[in-house]
Amino acid sequence: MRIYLIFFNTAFYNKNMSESSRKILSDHNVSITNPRILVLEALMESRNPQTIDDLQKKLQNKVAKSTLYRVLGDLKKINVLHEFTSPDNTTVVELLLHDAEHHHHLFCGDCGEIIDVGLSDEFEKLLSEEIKKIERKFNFRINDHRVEMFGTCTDQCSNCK
Amino acid sequence: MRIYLIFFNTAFYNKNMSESSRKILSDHNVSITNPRILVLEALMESRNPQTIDDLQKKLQNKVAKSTLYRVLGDLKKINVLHEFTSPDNTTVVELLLHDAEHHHHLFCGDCGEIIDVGLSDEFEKLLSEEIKKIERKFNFRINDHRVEMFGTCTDQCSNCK
DNA sequence: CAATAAATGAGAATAAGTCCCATTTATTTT
DNA sequence: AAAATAAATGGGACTTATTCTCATTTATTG
Repeated sequence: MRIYLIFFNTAFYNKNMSESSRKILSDHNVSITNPRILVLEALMESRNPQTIDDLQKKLQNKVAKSTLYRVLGDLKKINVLHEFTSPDNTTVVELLLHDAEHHHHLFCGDCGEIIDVGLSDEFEKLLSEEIKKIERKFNFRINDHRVEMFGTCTDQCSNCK
Repeated sequence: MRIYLIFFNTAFYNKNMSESSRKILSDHNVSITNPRILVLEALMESRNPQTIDDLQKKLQNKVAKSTLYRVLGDLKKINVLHEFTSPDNTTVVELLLHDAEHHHHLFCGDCGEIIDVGLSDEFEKLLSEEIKKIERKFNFRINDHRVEMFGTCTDQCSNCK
């Protein structure tokens, strides 16, 4: 009788996600708990921003609603999570990983998809100049900015066909 | 006995606001009703964006909550009102008057003030170029964009002192 | 391994926004 | 100008997203 040990891709995948989840938590001195790992894994499952509802579906029954909100709050506090609202006023959340580049968002008004987009260095440089002007003009200290673009995917969003 | 006719500034002010409110409504073929006029006047009272709560306070008892929301919806439909969300997720609304220039927003994280800011033509031009690139890259039709800046007023917001 | 501190689950409470429907107000018709 | 029709309103019930509470469970520390 032979025994075959079969490794599924998903097994590796999950293991990696679980380990990087733990690392994120320990790197930020946050206690490592099951719900936090599960939420982080759900966040890692898709690279574009997700709604709370998406997360709840992925985590169904495994994490209480109140815990989900609390964990998202914890992740925001340690700056690994970015939360914003889509044009139809849905709360949306995305993980900011170590290597996450500065980026902006493109919203499809038809299917609701939200896409991460990077803009050119030239653009970002000019925007910084503008921001310096605004800081002077209004006596503000500006620490963040975002550019949002709204439109419709003409044919090939992953949701629309 | 002499009779003095005294005109208060506010009287003129209100009259003008009432008349421009009526004009906005008739220009868009929307029936002229008291609640609509009152909401438009409340919107005109401050030039920066306001929260729904601000409006409710100004209109207390004069316009039902359901009507306020309905009227705001009507005004959005005829494109004289712009609605968006502040970073703490509060819905905010501002009138887009005839002469309203394209502008962006600056948010104070301390006092919550939201300030309209214009950016340079050079910047807007470069942004349009970027948007064209994004449209091509993602096969999108982009019809609107916004730039939001977040910070703190270092000393002279009207709310902070 | 016990003691302490922190996090969780379940559901109640809150708040923003929507919906419903009987009444009022505007507009159109005559 | 009054009657007929259509549209808008008020008030409260309802929905949905998020927060809060607190008894129980789980993690961390000594």
